[in-house]
Amino acid sequence: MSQGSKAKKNQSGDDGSTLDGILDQWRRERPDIDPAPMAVVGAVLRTAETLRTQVQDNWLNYGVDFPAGDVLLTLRRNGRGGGLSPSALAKEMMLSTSAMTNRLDRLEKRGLLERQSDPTDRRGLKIVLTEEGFALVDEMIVSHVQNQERMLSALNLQEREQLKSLLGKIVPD
Amino acid sequence: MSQGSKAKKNQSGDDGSTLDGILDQWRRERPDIDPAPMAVVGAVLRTAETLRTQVQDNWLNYGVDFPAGDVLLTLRRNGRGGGLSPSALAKEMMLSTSAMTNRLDRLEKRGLLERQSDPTDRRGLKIVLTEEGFALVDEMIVSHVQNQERMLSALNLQEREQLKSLLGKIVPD
DNA sequence: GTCGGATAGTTCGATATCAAACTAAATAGA
DNA sequence: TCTATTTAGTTTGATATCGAACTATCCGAC
Repeated sequence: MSQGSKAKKNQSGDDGSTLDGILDQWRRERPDIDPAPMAVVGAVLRTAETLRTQVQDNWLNYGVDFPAGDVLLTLRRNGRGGGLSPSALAKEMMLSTSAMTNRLDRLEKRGLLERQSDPTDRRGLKIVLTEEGFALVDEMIVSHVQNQERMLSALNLQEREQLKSLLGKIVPD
Repeated sequence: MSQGSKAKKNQSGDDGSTLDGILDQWRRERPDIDPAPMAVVGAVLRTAETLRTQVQDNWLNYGVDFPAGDVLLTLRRNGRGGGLSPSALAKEMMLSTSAMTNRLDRLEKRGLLERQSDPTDRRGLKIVLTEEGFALVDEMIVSHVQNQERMLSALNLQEREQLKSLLGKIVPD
């Protein structure tokens, strides 16, 4: 039945709004190219986009956007006095140091963290959460993990391990 | 200075630069919380970040950054005359229409696409690639798919299907 | 010691994103 | 037909990112 020469406009093959539709479009336009890798890369990018948005939506309930929460959680998990330097933070979250300066400015203005000068190196800083910042993260984190659990609820334990393993092959730890 | 404190600092559980290290930190700081979901979400986000960067690095050889290439490829795979409206483009790439205006401005200035007015609706536009834009994509796309293939080279066909399937459970198509 | 090259952090300029306000045109209702 | 609402696209203002330039400090070679 699908042999007809007349392609219906929005039959499966023409729709560019799904990953499969995108592949069909490429097959039609460039039959010399195998677009299969696009579906895999596209799936990773699309999933990440969705997860990131859902994480931030949850954090926004605490007045914290993604850049801010990223910093706060990193500091919190390093422990009470475990202040990291701006450059260490930047490296850990794969960010330029200038972007980090900007994030820290914003969080410092909100009173959630402090820049303490490093006594052993006058160029350096140690970033530490204030009491308020610490308490905020300790509240957020519970909801955050629940939210992540919800996002992953369609995967059982074995599937989660599988997923981590497959992604680990693309980007070695 | 003192060696003792340094040696202690980076014990197995203290390193926050890998996903596993992050989980260990959380287990130490908040033993009441099961951080397992973080590793899965984190792996997806980290992989996406890496893939996106590698895609753009390849496109930059053609003078095209990620936002630009995203638009160009979307237009190209829709076929020669298949101009899409700015809002359709925005929707397809999960972007605000104002971000799309900005991308189109830039690409139009470079002569890679044209804004044509929609004859059936004077508010509307049809975005079409110029000859130059069309030719550029047709050159890029070959290298792009090769590059994606390289990024996925650690996965065999079955693993790629598995990965797509698992990601599809998180974000239904 | 002193000097020149690293390193830590900030500033600056270009670009990108979003949400909200805005303009113009289509459309639905009375 | 006239108005109210909706829709398409742009503009604007806030925020975020990067790379490059800049300041201050450290450190190694001489």
